[in-house]
Amino acid sequence: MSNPPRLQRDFFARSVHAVAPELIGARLLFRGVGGTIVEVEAYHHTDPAAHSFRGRTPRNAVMFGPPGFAYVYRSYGIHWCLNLVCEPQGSASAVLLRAIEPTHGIALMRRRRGISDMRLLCSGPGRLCQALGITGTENGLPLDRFPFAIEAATAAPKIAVGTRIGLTRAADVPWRYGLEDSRYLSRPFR
DNA sequence: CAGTGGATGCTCT
DNA sequence: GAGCATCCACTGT
Repeated sequence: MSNPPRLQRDFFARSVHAVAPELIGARLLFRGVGGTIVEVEAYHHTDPAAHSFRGRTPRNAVMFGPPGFAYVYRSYGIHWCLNLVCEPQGSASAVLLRAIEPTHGIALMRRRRGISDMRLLCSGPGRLCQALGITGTENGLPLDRFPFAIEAATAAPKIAVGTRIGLTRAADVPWRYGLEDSRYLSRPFR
């Protein structure tokens, strides 16, 4: 048995629009807990919806650093959201992880989430961070070493494309990518 | 199933 | 002080 290759920094050093769909079907593990990525969104620095659009601030500083690192921010004062920094350093672009299909450490994820319904364990950016135990302390950590491990997709999945969720600005561009017909999406594609 | 509103804290204006 | 890259509970069909 040979495991799929781990994604290294050079994988992320490309356009978010190339990286994002290739993350669908990859496996994300944090301290050995996680599953298969089924939904992501791309945020380019020229995009008014990106945190980096208005320039560098203390919060988004990691986005301006090298690719292959985690950008974790607090959402609505309550939740944490995980991004993977992409493109050459300074591009300040990233991919938001929105949903995974749980495969590893399911009992622990259920305990952290306080629910048992598999479909609600990791189907949403805040939900998946809660299930995996990712918080602001992980902001700026490299993605190619423990506690992170990201394994490349083993087959080319069918990719669904749509508009991003929860935005007021740049709500019309189709930069949301998902695994077609997955039961674990945060919302279905049209 | 669709729609609404509250929680909650930080960032930036 | 406004505005969130969200989630959950609750309402009404």
